[in-house]
Amino acid sequence: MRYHKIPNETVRRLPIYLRGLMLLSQQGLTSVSSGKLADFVNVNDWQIRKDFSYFGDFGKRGVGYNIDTLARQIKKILNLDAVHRAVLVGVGNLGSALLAYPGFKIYGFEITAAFDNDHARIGKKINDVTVEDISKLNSPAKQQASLAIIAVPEKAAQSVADALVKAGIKGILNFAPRRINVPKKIKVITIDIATDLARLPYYIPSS
Amino acid sequence: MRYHKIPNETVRRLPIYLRGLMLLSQQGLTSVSSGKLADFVNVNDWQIRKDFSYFGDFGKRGVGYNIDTLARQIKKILNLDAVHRAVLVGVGNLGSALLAYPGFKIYGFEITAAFDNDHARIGKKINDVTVEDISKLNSPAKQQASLAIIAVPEKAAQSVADALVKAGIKGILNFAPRRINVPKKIKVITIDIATDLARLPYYIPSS
DNA sequence: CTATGTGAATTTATTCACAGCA
DNA sequence: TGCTGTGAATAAATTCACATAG
Repeated sequence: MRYHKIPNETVRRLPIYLRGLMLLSQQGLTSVSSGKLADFVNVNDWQIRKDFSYFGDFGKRGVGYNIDTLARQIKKILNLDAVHRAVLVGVGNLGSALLAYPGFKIYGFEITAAFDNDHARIGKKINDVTVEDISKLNSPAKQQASLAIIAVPEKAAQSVADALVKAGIKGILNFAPRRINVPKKIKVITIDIATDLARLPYYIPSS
Repeated sequence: MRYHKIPNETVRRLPIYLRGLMLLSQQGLTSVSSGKLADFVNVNDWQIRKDFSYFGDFGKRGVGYNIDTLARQIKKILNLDAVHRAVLVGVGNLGSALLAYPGFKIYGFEITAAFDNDHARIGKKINDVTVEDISKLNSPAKQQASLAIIAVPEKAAQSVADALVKAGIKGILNFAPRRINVPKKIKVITIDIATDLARLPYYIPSS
């Protein structure tokens, strides 16, 4: 356990391990070996051990890992040990789906505000969140949130990002199909649904 | 131009280049340098040249690349030069959003059928597609499609995947937050929205 | 005897730097 | 001169294999 810098690819896998551990914990298990966890989350056992080795030794040789200890540690590393508030910008089809998306909760995420520029949507209440006018983006509402989710059309994405930066947001999950320019202290993770689908045919024999 | 095997990371970037090229083409440009394209899609210029070098020399030194030629070539490599039909399984919030998602079209994707097990949804028409009962998955409707999109809850994902495999699907874009087991000739790309959001706090200073 | 933790080997991807063509 | 194409250098990630602890 040498406190190396944790590789990016490991950071990408940690939330997957964390979910697996939480599920196993719900099933009443208290400890798990790298092999078992490997089966469960579909990663190799040595990959898991290597990943864990970057931040500590939690395992008991011959036994495995204590699930709760390990889960707590991963949460601490990922900075997920407190609730994170996020604002959503763009309440179209995708945005509405994200508002209702059940998967955020287990990691402690909460969408506390939603914004749109379409008057037909403003004022509507979706999943306990009332859609506000996008011009209110730098109002007190967002001050509680350090994260933002962008679900607006491509063309609006950059200006929304600019507004979010001005509003003091620290990290962005971007669903618009373009890379967004922000100061480099702000982290952007882009999920580009169509480009992911677009690589599928490459891997298919004839098709 | 050596016809190396194209690295996975390059394959991941090709759809991004392709979209950039198509946009530039729409703007009336006919050629572009690696530097210009680099600015446009936010990748480094040498990364672009290296990536292109895996499959041919298309550039004119001192000038740049012919946009249409290059776009056509990338489409051919990615197997995107024909229309691809996909079926959607799961027409909840996320599934509905995907049915309406405008970004698939530019790559030549078409969602031709949608399935759900919720009777309240079956029969509804969303974006010209009528939702069918999931039990009809191996009917003629899907025979035209080689791809599938899974947008069902986690628990149903594996059984849906099994059904899709039985129905002869070749590639799956999976939005359920779990890895799915399929024969290895079938390619699965998983988009796990929550785990992507979950890595964001790691990269944020205090938060 | 089982399962961890980790150096070392290997593979893969990024980055550089520049020769050479239009 | 401007920009491509690519070897060579670096860096990063994966994979192996095994000594070591419980």
